[in-house]
Amino acid sequence: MTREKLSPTKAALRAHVIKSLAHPSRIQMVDALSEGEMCVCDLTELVGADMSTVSKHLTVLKSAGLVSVEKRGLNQFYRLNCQCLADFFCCVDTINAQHTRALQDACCE
Amino acid sequence: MTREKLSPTKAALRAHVIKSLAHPSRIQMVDALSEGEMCVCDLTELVGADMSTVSKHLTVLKSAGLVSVEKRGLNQFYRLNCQCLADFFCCVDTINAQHTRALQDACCE
DNA sequence: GCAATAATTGGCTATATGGCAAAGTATGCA
DNA sequence: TGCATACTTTGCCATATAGCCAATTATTGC
Repeated sequence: MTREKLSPTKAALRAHVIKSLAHPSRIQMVDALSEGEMCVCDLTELVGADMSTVSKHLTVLKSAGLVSVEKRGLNQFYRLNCQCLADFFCCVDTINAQHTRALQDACCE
Repeated sequence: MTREKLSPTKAALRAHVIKSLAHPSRIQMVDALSEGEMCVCDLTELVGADMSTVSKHLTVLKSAGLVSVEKRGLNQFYRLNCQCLADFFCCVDTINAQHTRALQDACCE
């Protein structure tokens, strides 16, 4: 009855997506985008970094399939592709809360 | 009714946890640990790396609060602290499936 | 005490990542 | 046509990460 082990290939696919979220600025951006689409200049103001830096972050998110872009006029509007990220972050926050309190059991139930 | 923006501090806390999951080997380990506790030598065999490497990966997971350890005899038994990671990975897999399909659609037009 | 096993730690190197600045590209407007 | 705006890309540097090997620590059994 042992479940089959996760293949290295599938683990690498997951890692690609998770790595794309593994940066504070990208987390802030994804969080903001969950409210609706935004252009690069808005996101630049949000995270307070150089626009070139923000653009690179967005490239990372895009390559992982988390966001997509639409060009309208001079602006590139980015939007989230997936709604399940809210639960994703909920789980992460729970882990943090639990960890900071050094509790060991009963997460996310 | 605009929701408040996520603070850089909270984003950094989330990033710490997410970064700890942003590696294929660590994802494999977490996946295996969802079935129950394992010692380092078992996990070493699972991912096929040097034991010192695996030990370092486990340190990363531990520092993020994802796993905890118990020593019994010669072995250190690691176990998952959180069950919500299954949903977490489910979301990631969904993103991958969507993204893969989107890429296929794009190239087959 | 000594050897064997399990795991962690330190040292080192290769590679990846993140940042800004500067140059390049595309669109809109006068 | 020419300039401003909004991005992206490139270049370069600093730092972080992952990997293995070797050395060290801890526990068990002889």
